[in-house]
Amino acid sequence: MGDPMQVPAAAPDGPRINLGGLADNTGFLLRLAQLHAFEAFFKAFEGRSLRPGEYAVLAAIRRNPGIRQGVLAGVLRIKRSNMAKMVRAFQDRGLVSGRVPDDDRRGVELRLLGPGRALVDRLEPEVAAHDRAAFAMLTGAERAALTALLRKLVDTGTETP
Amino acid sequence: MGDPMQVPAAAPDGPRINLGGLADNTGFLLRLAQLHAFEAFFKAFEGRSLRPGEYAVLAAIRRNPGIRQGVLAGVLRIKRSNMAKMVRAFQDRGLVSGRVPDDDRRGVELRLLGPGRALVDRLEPEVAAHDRAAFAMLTGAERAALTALLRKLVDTGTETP
DNA sequence: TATTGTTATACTCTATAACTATA
DNA sequence: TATAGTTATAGAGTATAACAATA
Repeated sequence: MGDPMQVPAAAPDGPRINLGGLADNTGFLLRLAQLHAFEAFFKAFEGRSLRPGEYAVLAAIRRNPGIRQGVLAGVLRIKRSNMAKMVRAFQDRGLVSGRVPDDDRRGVELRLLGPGRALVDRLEPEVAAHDRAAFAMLTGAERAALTALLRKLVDTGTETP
Repeated sequence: MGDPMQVPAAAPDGPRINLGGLADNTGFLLRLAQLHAFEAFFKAFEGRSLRPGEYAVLAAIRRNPGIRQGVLAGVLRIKRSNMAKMVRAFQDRGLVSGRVPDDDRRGVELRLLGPGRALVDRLEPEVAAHDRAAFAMLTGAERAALTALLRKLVDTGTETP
């Protein structure tokens, strides 16, 4: 099943390595693919002090104003302790507001402030364009197929207990 | 393009969050998917002190006896400094041999020793079975399509300079 | 001078546990 | 007693830089 994967070695035209069963291992391939995605992101947005996770948080708040901090952490698979630190940093930068609702004063509802909304609205097309560029080795149809498969995987595969 | 991704929030049947453009972002989806893959791997192989990267190294040496350490590091996207530590640990456990070739005494050729080969041969079917189980939310055809897409992505997307 | 591997170290991301306050 | 968030800290994984040996 499947051709043995051949990966370029040290030189672009160097010896090619047969990885055997690894070539069919979804987890292994996902690790390499995500490595590529992160490297491309950092290269594209370097010097702007924006990490992929930070953009995801801001974009998610943009689409879900008033989302509870813990719910956001669960959806994006970020530990609540780490989310607290990130949100605090956003608040210090004037990007995000956290409002304690009257009906449950333990929670925090997150919303974007003006500068935060402006930032996300400016970044959104850039991020989308970068994504297309970073995966330009796939055709549009292939990229669509890939995201559809990943979405199905993620939707049922990441439980939030 | 594409339906807005809906991700289960805190409760399995809790409020569903619209992630907007993130739902089409390949990098974001890859991160979540890889998170799932790692969690599943650690759960399946817990108590056996085997990390995904370690298995990948052993399996790669299995298929490419005599592979140079630096080449292996490049293919698996592991820094040579970290590879050195990992190989040393394998040697201490009697799993791997490192031979300095006469024609270039800087290099190290890696091979599996008996116990290392036995370990990989025992693990290989287990790892394959685990991979199927961990991604059982996809059909066999979908999983094949996913690995094919990832392979194309990785093959051209991860340059080893 | 460049390459291979090694060592030591720093850094980032993530994980864990203890705490406060609210429910 | 359970939940939401916070804080501090520990750990894993990865990255960087200096070095020795060899080419």
